[in-house]
Amino acid sequence: MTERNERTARRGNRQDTRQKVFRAAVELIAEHGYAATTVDAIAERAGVAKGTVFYNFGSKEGLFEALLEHSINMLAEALSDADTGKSALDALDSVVLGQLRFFEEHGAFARVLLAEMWRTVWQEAVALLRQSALGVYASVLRRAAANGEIRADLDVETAATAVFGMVLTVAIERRALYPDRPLERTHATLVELLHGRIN
Amino acid sequence: MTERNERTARRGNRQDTRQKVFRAAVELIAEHGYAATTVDAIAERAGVAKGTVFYNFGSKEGLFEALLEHSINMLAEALSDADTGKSALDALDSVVLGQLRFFEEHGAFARVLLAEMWRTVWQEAVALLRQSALGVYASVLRRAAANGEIRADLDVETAATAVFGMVLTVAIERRALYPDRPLERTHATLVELLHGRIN
DNA sequence: ATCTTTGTACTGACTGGTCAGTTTAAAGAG
DNA sequence: CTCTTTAAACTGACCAGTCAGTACAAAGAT
Repeated sequence: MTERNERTARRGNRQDTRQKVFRAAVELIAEHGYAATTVDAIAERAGVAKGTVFYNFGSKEGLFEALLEHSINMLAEALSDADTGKSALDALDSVVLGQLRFFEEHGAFARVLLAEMWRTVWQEAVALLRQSALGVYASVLRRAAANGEIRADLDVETAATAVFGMVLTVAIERRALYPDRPLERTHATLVELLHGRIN
Repeated sequence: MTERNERTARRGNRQDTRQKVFRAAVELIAEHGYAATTVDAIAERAGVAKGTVFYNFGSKEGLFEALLEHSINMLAEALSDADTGKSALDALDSVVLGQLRFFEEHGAFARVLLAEMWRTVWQEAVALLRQSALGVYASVLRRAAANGEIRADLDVETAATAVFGMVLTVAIERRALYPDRPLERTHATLVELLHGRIN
């Protein structure tokens, strides 16, 4: 099964279709939510026949699962790439900026994440998110604790979730309310809130 | 007649009915989301006929709007009550704790908020949330800025959203993953993240 | 006291529409 | 030939909203 997918992927056609369907689905689900988005609408926006969606993804749920997995992996990669800096706290700043930038580019996915990731149906995707994207934050915070940059007894998992949720919320509000404000200003506010530079 | 008497005994007034429907709706929508929750299911869980829901709330949307407004007002009141402390930063801590406690008690509403508040359909509710609940955070932060407790040029609106989103995310994760951990530990982690006590 | 009316709350069977998923026949591409 | 896509019709389940009717308390009316 995997072999066949890889082979056909190299051929190009199938991958294009999947990409188009992905993009259409993300946009529509971001606008209306998963349950309120119809497969007919996705197919229409993707410029593809309805049957093609089922041929490629099996079901609406299968499509969304593939979508989540793909997007979460992209997000995790972006955060991981941003994880650089002299100190661990510098790295934290960079990862926050990386997350802001990612959601600046993939705002629809930000809304999908916020709206859908808590549903028990997508438990698998949540687990992936936790170990990949949230894992990057946890790793940075653990390093900071080891270096004595933050209190060693800080609850790393909770803190990682806190920072992630904070940035996610702000990124969505940014796009909705202040789309023209420079990203750096938003980033500076978060950094000030985050460690001591607040006063 | 026996049947009549039983009915009379079971019969409640309008407030009771609305209350029952409210509770059922919050629970179900928290579990499955607005779009995936059927009025039939709400009526069944409330122990009420389907028609009663429409009689009392006009439409599924009307029910949800009433629900959002009521819950947001309760949240805003809780945050407002928690807004006390010697310094503005102490007040910030208290409000964070107030929000954690509120969502500890109304966890279902926390998930509803996270999942639904960004949809354009509920724009009115979002506006209410912004001016009431988020307004409490903004007010605290403005006071802190005026007192020189934080940098005067901090972007108050963004910071308010950031803190609110942070606490909301953490509160949901807490209930899902660490329901038995003392609330104070979660609160301490957030406070450390929030101002300088991090190191 | 007993009957009649009125307003309010509630009921549940029913309707009209929507939507995921299927089927089919045909066609394009490697 | 096999894989992929298309268009269009179709099925069957599901669901928001409706409506005719019931239950009953309170307020006259006789």
